[in-house]
Amino acid sequence: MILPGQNEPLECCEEREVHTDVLQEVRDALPDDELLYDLAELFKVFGDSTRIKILYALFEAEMCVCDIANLLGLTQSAISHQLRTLKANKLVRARREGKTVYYSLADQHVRSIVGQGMEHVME
Amino acid sequence: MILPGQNEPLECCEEREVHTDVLQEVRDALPDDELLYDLAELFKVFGDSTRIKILYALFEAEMCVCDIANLLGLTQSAISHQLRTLKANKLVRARREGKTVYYSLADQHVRSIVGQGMEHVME
DNA sequence: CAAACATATGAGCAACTGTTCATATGTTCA
DNA sequence: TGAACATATGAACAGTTGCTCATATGTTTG
Repeated sequence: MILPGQNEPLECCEEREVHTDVLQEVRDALPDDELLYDLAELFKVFGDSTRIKILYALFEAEMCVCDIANLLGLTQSAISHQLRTLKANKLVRARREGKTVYYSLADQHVRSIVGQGMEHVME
Repeated sequence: MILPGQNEPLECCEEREVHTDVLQEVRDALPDDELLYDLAELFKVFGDSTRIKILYALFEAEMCVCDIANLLGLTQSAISHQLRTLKANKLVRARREGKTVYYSLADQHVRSIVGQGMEHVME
């Protein structure tokens, strides 16, 4: 039986013995569907220019909802909705101080993910 | 005039002198709108589970359209459309060999971006 | 407590997205 | 050249998303 190495081209679409075997190998290497789904969900959060702008703003300083709204020229409501999404995905955390709520980056992961993306875009 | 340091909370929503100044600072630090838009567009590409699965498959081996379709249980057409998107964003490149077209990762950037995301998801 | 303020939330709508279906393009081989 | 195959593309439709508007929640202060 022919067993191509890991990095050789797979045999293509007509039905053959080899074909399904190698497909199975790749299938086995794939992470669970659920995990891949979650990963896509995470990137979806970065995939909106308003949210990206919010994150970049928070790279500079902790900010409250109203200031961010001011900064980006959007409604307080719009920003609050987006912050909710960011918070739900643990990219941002909130700290209440009296009436105002200050948002900041949840961790440095966010910076590095965005940074990697930016490198790719700026090439 | 009061000038808070870079990492102090900004003054909030009522109109004050300080307020607009600090907002302006953050505004100046933000990359151009166009660049942020492109960055969001890039992440949008990662933000779909089909495309993520395709990329993960290509982590293992160069593959043709039909095999990927087989692997993921989707139409050849669906996969071709998604590969188009991936290619347009330079995440993937194509190599024709007779009738079949083999797709592979465009560069290692892709791996590291996806990897960073995966780390965040798996926490 | 009531008024003022900052934020959060829900409904609704316009715009966008991923898939399928039908079909076109490109390649090989008899 | 024509048939068979692999891929690409366009149209259309269902599902999703981000914004706005109206309003609710939570906090401070008179």
